[in-house]
Amino acid sequence: MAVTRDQLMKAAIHHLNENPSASMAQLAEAVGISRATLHRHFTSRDELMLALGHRAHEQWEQAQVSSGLAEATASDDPEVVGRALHTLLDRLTEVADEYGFGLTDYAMVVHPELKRRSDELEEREIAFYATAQRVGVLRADLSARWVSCTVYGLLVAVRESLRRGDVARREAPRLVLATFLNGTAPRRDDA
Amino acid sequence: MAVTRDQLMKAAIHHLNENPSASMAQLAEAVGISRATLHRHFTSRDELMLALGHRAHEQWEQAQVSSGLAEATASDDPEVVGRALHTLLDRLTEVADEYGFGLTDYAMVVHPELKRRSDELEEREIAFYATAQRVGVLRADLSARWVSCTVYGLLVAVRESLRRGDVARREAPRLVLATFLNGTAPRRDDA
DNA sequence: AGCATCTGAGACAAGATTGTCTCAAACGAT
DNA sequence: ATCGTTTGAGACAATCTTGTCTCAGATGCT
Repeated sequence: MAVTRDQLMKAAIHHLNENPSASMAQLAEAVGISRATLHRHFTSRDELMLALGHRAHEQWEQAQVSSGLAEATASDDPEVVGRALHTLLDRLTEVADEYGFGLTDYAMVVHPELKRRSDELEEREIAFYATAQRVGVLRADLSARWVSCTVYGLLVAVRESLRRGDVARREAPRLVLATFLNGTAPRRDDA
Repeated sequence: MAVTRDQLMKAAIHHLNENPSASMAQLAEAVGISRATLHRHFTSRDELMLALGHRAHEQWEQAQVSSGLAEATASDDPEVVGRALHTLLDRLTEVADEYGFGLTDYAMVVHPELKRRSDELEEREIAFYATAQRVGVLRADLSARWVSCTVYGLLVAVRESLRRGDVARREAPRLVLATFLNGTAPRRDDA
């Protein structure tokens, strides 16, 4: 095979980030293969979307796992929780543009299967943020659900920034973390 | 007319927030009119999208104007700039779900006309954020462009939260402002 | 070179979407 | 109640999209 299934999905996501309603023909062209070949990999558009959704979820879950989110959620140590939070945001930022369309695409809503997994991953993350609030790593006067949404929003922002070339990829994690934790106001104890 | 053109657009946006690729038939049904009537208002889908895009821009611009963004950008008074920033975010949050699709829809990219105006409004806002940084209302170690993207991301987040009923509408502006300015970490001088 | 496999180009039918049109019914103002 | 306007339902052709299929050429392996 000239094009790996993984390369294919990557290219498809990349194009869907720009045009979420791209047709199979447009996707095939963007990937650099013929429509027939695209259909050999994915019988239907629906199947492609499903696969992309699963891929997105795998990356999301991988970010959670490699950050030790589960253990941290059960922990009381601010140090542990803080490190997990830091790693989680780093990993999420890294895959933000590739994971990409999973953030906003309608496919995630229409497939019950995807929606369920999406909800599950989100709930885990919310539970983690709640723990972070409990141990003082995050402020407690915002609902954990809103915190989760904030992360989501920042990831959309960083994906867009990367797409437009407004920020360097290496800079992204730092920007996200700094903005997420401290916001955009000068700290009172600054200079 | 049973349905105002404005009501129509509002309902259409509301539905597009859920399903960005809705067909004219689906939109007509969501609005509560027949497809024929929808086509009487907007000859083509393209024209509808264009109108929705302009509407979004008007709301965006209105938010900028009513916050006194232009004057504040030329000001040196942190008080003035701070108030403008506060008002701007409030206004943007208020229209986030209605203005909605303008945040993410592909139509904003494909129509050169919309894209140009979008860029213009964004540049104005970036200039304002730069001023806010200069007078110490916003921290200066983030690029103004990234600050702008952050706002964009938070608006996407709040739109999603409102859509899902995670946050109350009255709460939204406070949440956005608090998160935007201070982030999610506890302030060092808290408690 | 010979063989098996994969690919691209394109034909094809089925279905969905779009835009236009007609006509009868509903509506509103007088 | 009547007239003029607006609406909804649906027919219709044109177009786009999708999914399947075929076949000739390219590619890779031995």
